[in-house]
Formats: sequence, structure tokens, C-alpha cells
Amino acid sequence: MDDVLESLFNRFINYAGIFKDREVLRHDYLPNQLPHREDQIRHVGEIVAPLLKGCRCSNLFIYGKTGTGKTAVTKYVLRKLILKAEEIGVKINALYINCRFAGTEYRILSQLCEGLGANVPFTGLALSEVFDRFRDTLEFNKTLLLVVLDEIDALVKAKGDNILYELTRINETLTKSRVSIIGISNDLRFKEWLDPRVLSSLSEEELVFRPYNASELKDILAERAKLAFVEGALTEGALSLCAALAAAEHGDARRAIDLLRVAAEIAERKGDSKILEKHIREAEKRIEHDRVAYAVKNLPLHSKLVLHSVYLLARANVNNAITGDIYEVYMELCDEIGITPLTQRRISSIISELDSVGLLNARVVSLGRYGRTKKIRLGINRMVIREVFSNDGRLGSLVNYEPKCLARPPNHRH
DNA sequence: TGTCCACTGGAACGTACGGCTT
DNA sequence: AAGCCGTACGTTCCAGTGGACA
Repeated sequence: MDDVLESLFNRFINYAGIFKDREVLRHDYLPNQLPHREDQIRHVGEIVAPLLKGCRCSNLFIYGKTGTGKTAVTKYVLRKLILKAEEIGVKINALYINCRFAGTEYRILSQLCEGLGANVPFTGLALSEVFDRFRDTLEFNKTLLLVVLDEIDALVKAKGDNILYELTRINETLTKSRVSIIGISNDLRFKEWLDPRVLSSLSEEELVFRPYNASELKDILAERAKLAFVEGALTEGALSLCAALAAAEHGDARRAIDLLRVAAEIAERKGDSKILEKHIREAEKRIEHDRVAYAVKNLPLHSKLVLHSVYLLARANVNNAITGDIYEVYMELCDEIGITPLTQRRISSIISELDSVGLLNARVVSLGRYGRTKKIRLGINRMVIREVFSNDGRLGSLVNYEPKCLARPPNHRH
């Protein structure tokens, strides 16, 4: 027994852990090296360089999928730009705003004001008033302002491009200051949402970020791993696998880094001193599981009920349920928890929505004599649904529900 | 060959709500 | 505080339909 404890304690004492610096793997960490983005860095640098001579720079529009380094490159260049400007004594303000977090025009404008040192209440003022204050502060400061609007597509899709129109035109009313804009979009077809006038002025310059391939991702991960992990903690096999998995899925560097971080946490928890391929695979499963569970948990009530109906049918071995079957079960569930069911037309739409996010698989089929409908199966693991709904206060009681309509003989099922 | 099922999916319209505007 | 407007979410209505079956 002494031997067992002795070795256990020794192992604990000698376990160096895996992480040297966790921060390095966070989303908002900005590395000093951005491998395979040298061209983009140079390009953005060339565009903003005129600011250092006191001139306005061209507006720039950057687009590319998530995790291709758009935000990192922009922030990287901005950081260097500000340092250089301070060094040579030129007054430049660079404000970074994430439109998805800011959400509304008002909040974006108030953040801009704040960044310039003007006080604006977080609510209460008319939009036009905030805009006036922004312009006045800008004029008063006599500065060159570079505004970075990240995830600009989220804003425009939700609220329209009005604020962009105002911002692109603001220079016409300024005499002592100048504003340039860098817009960053994840959506490549985002242009279609913009008014032609806004588009032409916003995209004086354009830059597209291609996804990373597996070998590029490998370099990025290796670079990051050097800082994040103790020497030798990441095996070559795990690194390659991690890069390959992320490359297969749109070359998203953020996903790749997430994968690495979760794998490292799994290895750490198990007391392993190395990150192995099996840890990466487990991490992949965990991330996917969490993503699905999160999506299910945040569904609106009726969508949950529809999904749950499909689950109950699947559990009773009805794997190719049709719309009518699902609606029957759904109505029972509504009755069970005492809410009024929606119409079948609406449920048909909800089924299509769930299909488009991948929680269900639905396809339209014709059953000839027996009409035209959709055949529907679950698109995700049954256990995830069970798990999420068990913990759902309102729906928990339905997890083991036996649909009455299943007791009756089915009229026709294929 | 025509019939007819069990829907699909478009369209118009009703209602609630949040946030801007006055 | 009250009106206004856009959006989200539903309802009602209905024309359209692929193909098994008589």
C-alpha cells in the first residue's frame, strides 16, 4: 500500500502539468506572429500608412470566413500604427468596435464618442443628437480617426446600413478632422445588403482572406503551442490531427485553437503529461456535443416541442416520421403541459427551420395515393436531446412520455 | 389515365414588442 | 408619455403537386 501511495504522490509532485500559459489560447489573444498572413499585413499596412503623414486613408473592406485572421491582422496593424504615430508625434485615433456586441447604431455611436473622450449617456438621447456630439467632438479634437467595424454584416442585417451611410459621408461636414473606415465581414455575400452609395465609398479598397489549409494551420498551432504548453507536451501526431480536422472544416484557425485548448484540458484532467491524438478526438466530440446541446437548449418552446416529438417517435422506432405524425405527438405534448398548440402550417415551417440548422433532416417526398409530405429524422444524437430536456424545468416531465397516438395502429407508414 | 391524398409553401394579414422619435 | 415603425412570430387561406392506386 505504501508503494501505491508513494508512486501516486510522486507522480503528483512530478506532474509538471501541460499549460505554461493558458491565455495564449483564448479567442481575444493577439499573437506577435501571424504566420501566413504576411501579404495581408503588408496590404493593410500600405492602406493605412497615409495616416502617418496626416492624410486620411482609403476606406477598406475586408472579408473572409470566420477564423481566417481578419480581426487579428487588423488589430496587429493598428497596434503597430499607433506605436509609430506616437513615435513620430502624429495624432491618430483608432477605435475598434465589434458590431455584434455593440448591437445597435446607438451603442456604436456612443462607443465612438467614448473613444474620443466625450460623455454620452448609455440611453435616452436621440440618435441624431449622439451623432452631432460625435461630429462635434471629432472636430474639436482635430484628429485622424480610423474606425474598425468588425462583424459589420451582423449590424447591417439586423439594423440596415444607415449608420454606414452617415459615417462614410461625415468627412463632407468636417473641416479639421478626417474619418476612415475599415469594415470587416464574415459573410462573403454581404455586399448585396448594402446601398450602392455606401458600398462604393466603403470599398475603396478590398481585401479577401482565404481560409488556411492544413499545413498553414499546423504552423499557426505550433507557434501558439510553443507559448501555451510546457516543452514536449504536444505530440506531433496530435498537432497534425488537429490541423487536419480544422482544415477539413473551412480552415478555421479559431476552431483549431479551440480544439487544441479543449484537448489540453482533457489531457490535464486525466493527469497525462502529453497531448495525444486520442485527446484531440475526444475534444472534437466534446466541442460538437456542447455546440449541439447549446443550440437545443436555446430553442424557442415550440421548436423544442417539435424536436421532442421527433425524439419520442424515434425512440418508438418510427425513424421516418411524416409531418402529420409529428403534429399529432406535438399536440399531445402541448396538452400535457397545458399550452395551446400552433397550427400545422406553422409546425411545417418550424420543421423546415430545424432542418436548415441541422437538428432535423427533412426531405419532401410523395407517397402517391397517400399524399405529399416531408419525411423527418433526427439530425443529432438522441442522447443529447434526452440530456438537455431532462434538465429543462418545463419539459423534463416529457422525457419519458409515451405518445398515445402510437398505441393506435398507424394508418400507413413507409 | 385520371383521381385524390396529405401535405408544401407562397401570400396576405394580425398581433406583440422593443426602440426610436417627438 | 405617446405615437410610430420595423421586425418577429403566428394565423388563415389556398393553389399546387408527385405518384400509388383503381
